[in-house]
Amino acid sequence: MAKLTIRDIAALSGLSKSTVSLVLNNSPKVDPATRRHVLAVIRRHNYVPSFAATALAKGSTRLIGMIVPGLSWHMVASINIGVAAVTERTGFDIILYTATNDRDYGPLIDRILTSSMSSGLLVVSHEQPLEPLVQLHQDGMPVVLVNTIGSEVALPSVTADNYEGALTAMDHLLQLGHERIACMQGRMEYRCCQDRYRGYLDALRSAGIQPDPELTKPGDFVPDQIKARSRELFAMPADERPTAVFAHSDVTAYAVMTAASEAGLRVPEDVSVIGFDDIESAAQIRPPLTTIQQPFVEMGKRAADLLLTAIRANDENANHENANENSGELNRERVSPDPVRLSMPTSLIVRASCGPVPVTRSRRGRSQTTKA
Amino acid sequence: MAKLTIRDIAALSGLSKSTVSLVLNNSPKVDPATRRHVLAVIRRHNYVPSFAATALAKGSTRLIGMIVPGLSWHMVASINIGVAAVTERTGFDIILYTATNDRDYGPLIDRILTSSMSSGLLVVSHEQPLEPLVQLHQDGMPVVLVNTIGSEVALPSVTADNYEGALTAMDHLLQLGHERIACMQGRMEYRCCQDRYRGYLDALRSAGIQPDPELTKPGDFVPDQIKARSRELFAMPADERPTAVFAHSDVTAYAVMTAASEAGLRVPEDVSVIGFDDIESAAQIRPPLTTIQQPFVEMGKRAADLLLTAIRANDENANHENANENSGELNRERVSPDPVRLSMPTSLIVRASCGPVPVTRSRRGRSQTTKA
DNA sequence: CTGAAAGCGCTTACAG
DNA sequence: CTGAAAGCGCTTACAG
Repeated sequence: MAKLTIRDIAALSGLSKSTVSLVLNNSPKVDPATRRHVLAVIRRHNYVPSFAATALAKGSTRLIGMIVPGLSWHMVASINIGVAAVTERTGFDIILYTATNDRDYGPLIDRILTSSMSSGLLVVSHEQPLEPLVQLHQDGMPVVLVNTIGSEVALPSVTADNYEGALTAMDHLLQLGHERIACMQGRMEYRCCQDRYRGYLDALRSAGIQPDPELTKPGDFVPDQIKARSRELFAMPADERPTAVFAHSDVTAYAVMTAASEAGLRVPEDVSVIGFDDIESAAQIRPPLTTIQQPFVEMGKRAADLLLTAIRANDENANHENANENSGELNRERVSPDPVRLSMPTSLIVRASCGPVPVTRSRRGRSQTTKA
Repeated sequence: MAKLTIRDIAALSGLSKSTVSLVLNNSPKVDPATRRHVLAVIRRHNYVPSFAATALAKGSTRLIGMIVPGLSWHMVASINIGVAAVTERTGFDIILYTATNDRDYGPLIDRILTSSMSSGLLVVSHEQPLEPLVQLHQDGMPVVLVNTIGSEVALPSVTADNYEGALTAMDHLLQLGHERIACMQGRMEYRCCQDRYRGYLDALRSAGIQPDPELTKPGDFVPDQIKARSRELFAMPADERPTAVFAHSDVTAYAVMTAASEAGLRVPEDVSVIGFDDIESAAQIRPPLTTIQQPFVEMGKRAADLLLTAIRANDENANHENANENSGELNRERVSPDPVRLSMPTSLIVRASCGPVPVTRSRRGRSQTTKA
């Protein structure tokens, strides 16, 4: 069973390659009857056009590149599910570039671009320099960032609303009566962590509480450091010690809880801990973690939608380009408008790691800086 | 900056397309000096051959397909890291097919095969029917299964040695003095779970302990069911109750621990729990989980190696086919030898969720079936 | 060692 | 509505 070509199908159905190609491309100018006939032949012989030939002739692949950091993150997995959900009903396939963080991905980008292997790029990354992507985008390749915001690059993106999420987390704690609330930070180079920290600070302030610098600790997403910093927190005199901690990620929260338990503190009786992410195990650990859920699957979907739209716009443009010869300007215009930035709402998932402020500790004072 | 073609490079370097193509393909018959020259031009202009054109002309893409279940599993993430590590230095890219479990992937396979989009297939899946893959493989497409063993399909595969892993887990428990050891099973349709269960049974028997059917519970990887079954276990009279449980996955172990704690039992003082997988959070939960580590990254690497080897063999074969016209028979022979099955060793990761059998319970009897 | 030519399997104006 | 022809950007015998 040698692979069938369009020529075979043409012969088999007594028509020309052109006609077969037209039905393949849903051209309206083909007679309904012959179209049915051709389709039948195609189906009967299980013919699928050569991917490479189609790509070459059309000048565009139906592939979208997806650059991800090492897949170890729950996030990436969920995002991919969302992306796959939309691409799978569009005929696009996704080609995966795993950018190990220690590798410079400049060359990778070059290859992606110039080999014209993909017609668009989805980028999930925190670590990588974004400039090459901006360049790419300016050269006309659709690019969208998912859950990645480098400073203020001019690229479309979809993220969770980290600021609002932090606010929500803090409100939960505040409503439980907590006032001395610590913040265990993630990597502050990440925009998402900066936003979470801003939320932390603002929530405190609008509750009339002056943030205590002593209560902000750099955890950097490394478990050992988080534990060490937590120990400092929990070693404070009982009346200075935070009664709650807002952790910048679930895994960070785990480490905080471990440290708490090692310090002989119970969660949530002695100290409340709230996370961020809502990874799979958050419901499974003891106590089940109260956390802010990021809508990764949804984010993946929206990002894919955005990208597909851009790709289609690109195609349209390419079509009109011949008719309309001032395309150079069109091009420039297409790129410059402010990129869309989608910010998806998070949700508070209440489980058991946060409780009311310990009675002996409540009403101690109005400010975090109040000392005994 | 319109995209450069090989024709441009040829012009730019004052040579023919043929020659440029030869240097692109590392042909030895090109003069070293001209090769250097061409390479310089290529580099200077940042030329990358068109992916589609190359694929069409060569009749093979440098793409390997990877079919994965929804990426929600830690496993897939790690496997992918291994795969990426090997593909990234071979010029192969990987195209990702996310097979949502509720979708029949027959059509997907068809498309992959006939569009000749990928030159090989890596499959990570537990749920999907394997027959289409066997067919594919027989038609000459390299396929390797990672961590997937349907019954005894004739496909190359790499898995963890689940049986040996279970033995190791059980030995650890046995050495701690446990004798009434429960087994919280995963999905018994999966070969991996069957192997783990066989290991459980055999370990018990070779320790001279008769397995007690009461102590085997179907958990099916669903948290609520696991908790319910665990409750049954922990509700047993103190001297019948298991002192340890072997869980078929880490997440299963989490649920068991939750149930234990809800039943007022401490881990590991009152009951030891051992998991399987070693997912990221296993070190973070309380108590840190003792578990069997599956070498996913390594498995990904080996699988990729296997696949690449098969792809290359395929290419060679294609080259010789013209010279040697009885290729039909060759083909058949190439497929029939027993597929290689790699079984990778697991490791015991000792953390804190397993301890010695409670003193009041030790030496109660030699057999699990002993009742008070 | 290098070049001219045919071909990979499609698509797309252009005729008819 | 359908077909003949040129072209997409490479590779690969085949000459020289």
